[in-house]
Amino acid sequence: MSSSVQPENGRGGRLTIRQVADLAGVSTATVSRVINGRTEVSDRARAAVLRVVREHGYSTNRTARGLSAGHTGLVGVTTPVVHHSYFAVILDGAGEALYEQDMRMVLCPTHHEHDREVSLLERLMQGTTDGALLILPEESPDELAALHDHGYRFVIADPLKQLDERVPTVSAAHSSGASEAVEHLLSLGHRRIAAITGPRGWIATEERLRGYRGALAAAGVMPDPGLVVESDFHAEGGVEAALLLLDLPDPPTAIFAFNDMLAIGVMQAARRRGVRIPEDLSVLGFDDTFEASIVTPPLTTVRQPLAELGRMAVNLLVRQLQNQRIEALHVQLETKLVVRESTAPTSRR
Amino acid sequence: MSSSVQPENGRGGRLTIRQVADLAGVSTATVSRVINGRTEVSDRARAAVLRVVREHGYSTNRTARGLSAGHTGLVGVTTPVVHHSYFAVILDGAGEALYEQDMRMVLCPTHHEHDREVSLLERLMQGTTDGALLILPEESPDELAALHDHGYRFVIADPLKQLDERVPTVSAAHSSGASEAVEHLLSLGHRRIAAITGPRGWIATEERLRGYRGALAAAGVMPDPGLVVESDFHAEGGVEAALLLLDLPDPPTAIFAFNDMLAIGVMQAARRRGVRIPEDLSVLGFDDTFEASIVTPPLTTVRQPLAELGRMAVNLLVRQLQNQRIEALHVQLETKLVVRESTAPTSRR
DNA sequence: CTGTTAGCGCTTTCAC
DNA sequence: GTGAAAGCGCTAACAG
Repeated sequence: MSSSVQPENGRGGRLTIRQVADLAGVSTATVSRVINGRTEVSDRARAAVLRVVREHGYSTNRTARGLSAGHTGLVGVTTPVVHHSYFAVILDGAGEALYEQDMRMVLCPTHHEHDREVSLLERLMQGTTDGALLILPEESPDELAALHDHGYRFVIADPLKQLDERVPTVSAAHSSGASEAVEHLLSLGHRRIAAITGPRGWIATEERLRGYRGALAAAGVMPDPGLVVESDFHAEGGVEAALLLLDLPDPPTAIFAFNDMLAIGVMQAARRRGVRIPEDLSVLGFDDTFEASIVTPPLTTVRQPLAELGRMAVNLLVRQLQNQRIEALHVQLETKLVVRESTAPTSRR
Repeated sequence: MSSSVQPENGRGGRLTIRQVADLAGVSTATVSRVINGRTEVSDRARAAVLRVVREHGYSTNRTARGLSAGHTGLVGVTTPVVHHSYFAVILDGAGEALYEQDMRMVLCPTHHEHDREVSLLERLMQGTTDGALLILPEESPDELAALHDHGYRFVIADPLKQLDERVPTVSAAHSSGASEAVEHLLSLGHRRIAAITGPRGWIATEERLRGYRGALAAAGVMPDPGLVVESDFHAEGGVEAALLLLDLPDPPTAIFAFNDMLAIGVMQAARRRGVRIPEDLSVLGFDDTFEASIVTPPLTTVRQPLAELGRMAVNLLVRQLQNQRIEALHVQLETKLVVRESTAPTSRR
C-alpha cells in the first residue's frame, strides 16, 4: 500500500526489477523485455511496466546486467600520467571514441611505476573491464605478450619498445615525420643540424633518429655524431643538452628536439646564453602539444595526431572485443610539419 | 584429469570459484574464505585452495563480488575536458587518492555538453559506480540537488555556481587569492589595475572580483569600472579583452587576468601592440597551470592547489561512502601567490 | 505473449 | 572448520 515514491529496499534506495514486476503485476522477465525494448510484449503489459518505471524511477542495475551478460561496458586505460598534454589529448580522443560506443573508460595512471602498472592491469583483468587501452606502457614486451596469451584483449597506443607482432598497436609515423622536419631545416639552409633525442631504445627515439639521418644523408650532409645528444623528453633535459650543444666550438645552427618539451628546454637554454631564436638558432620540436603554440616564439614542430591515436586505438579494441578480425594489427598515423616561428633561414654570419 | 593450465569455461577462459572449489576438493564457501583471508579455515583446506589458485591462476571476478557486496569500487568522475592542464591536474590528484583507496575512476568527459553530462551521470548512477566526483559541473544547482536527494553520493570539485548547502564541495579560496594578487600589484606601485574576469555569475569570477575590489578599496584606490572587463577564461578572450584595455586613453599599468589562459592571451595582445612585459605592463594570472611557467616571461600567478583539490574531493566522497559524517561539507583550500617575471614596479613614465 | 526457472560468480548466514 | 543454500539483480532459454 504505502509504496513510497522514494522506495527503500536496502542498498541505495533503488528499485529492483523484482519490485517493478510486482508493482506492475507482471513477471521480471516481462519487465526485462520492456526495459530492453523487446517487441514481444503486449501493449497492456508494456504500459503497466512503463508506468511503474516512470512513477518510481527505475533503471536497470548495470553491474547485474554485466554479470549476466558477461561483459561490463568498461574499458581500462592506463597512462603514465594524465597531467601532461601529450597523454591528455590521447585520453580525450579515446574518451570520445569510447563514448560513441556507449562504453566507459576506467582511467589508471601508472606514474611510471612498473609495479603499479602491473597491479592495475591485473585488476582490470579481473572482470572489471572488457579490455584495455595501454598508452605508452612501460611493461616489457614479454609481459605484454603474456597478457595477450592469457586471453586479455588490449591494444597499445604509442608503444615504447618493439613488441610481439600479435599485440595490436597504434603509433605515429615517427621516421617520416622526422625526415620532414629535417628537410624543412635543410631547405632553410641549415647544415649543422643537431638532434636531441629521447632515451635510446625507445621506438620513438630510434625511428625519429632514422628519419633524421635519412634526410641528412639524402641531402648529402655529412652526419656529425657530436651533434646528436641523448636526453629524456623533459624540458630540463632539453636545456642541459642544448647548453652542451651551444657551447660547442662549432655549434649547430639548428636543433631538432625529439619532442616539444625538449624543444622548450632548448629555448630556455638559448635565452640563458643570449642566443636568439630563430635569428641565431632554429628550433624544431615534435608532437605539437598545446605548449608549442604558446611559447615565444611559437614552436615549429611535427604534429602527431594524438587524439586520433586515442580514437584509433579504441576502434581496434572495440573490433577485437566484438571478435571481428582486425585487418590492420599495426596502424601507423601520418604526422605533419607545422611551421611556426622558431625556425628561419640560416644567417650565414 | 586433463585440467589444462589454460582452463576454458566459456567466457574469457577464466576459472570460477566453483571450479577452484572442485579442483581443491572443498566448497565454494571455503575458497571464498581463503581468498578473502578469513582465519576460520583449516591449514589443510587453505593449502589445497592456495595450490589450485597458484597453479591455475585464479582471481576473483570483481563484477560478481560487486553485485554480491552491493558496491563496485568504482567512482565516476566527470570533467569538462581532460585535455586542459587545469582539469588534468585535478584528475591526477583525484586518481592518486582513489588509487590509495584501492578504488578506480570511471572518467567521463562532458565536453561542456549539458545533455551528455546528464546522461553520463545517469549511467554512473545505474549501479556502475558507488559515487561520483563532479569537476566544475555545468548542471544547474537544482539538478544537482535533485541528484543528491535521489540518494546518489557525490562531491563537487570547483563548483560553478552557488549550490544547495547539502551537497559537499571543494574549492579554492578565490577571494583571498585575488586579494593577494592585487596587493602584490599595489605594492609594486600600480594603481591602474585592470581585471579580466571569467563569465559573470560563476563563483570563481564573483569571488575573485570580490577579492580584487576589496584589495583596491583597502588601499584606498578608487575602482574604475572601465578597467573591469568580462571574458571567458580562454586565451582568445584574453587577447580581445587586453586589446580593449590597452587601447584605452588611459590604459592600465597592470592587468590581473582571472586565469592563466586569459593572462597568456594578454601577453599575446601586448606583444601585438608592442607593449613590453613587465616593463610597460604587469600581467598576473590565476591557477598556476603548467603553461604559466613556460611562457615568456614566466607568469606571476595565484596558485590553486589543484591536485589537492582532487585529492580532497575524493576524501570527502570516500568518507561519505563509508557513511561517516562529514565534518566539513564545504572545504576551501588556500591559494598562494607565485611571483615570477611578468610583474614589475610601475615605470612612472 | 508471458511466466518459470536456471544461471552469471561470489559472499554469507546457518546448520552440522 | 566446513558445506549447503540463499541471495545480489538481471537475462535468456523454455514452456505454456
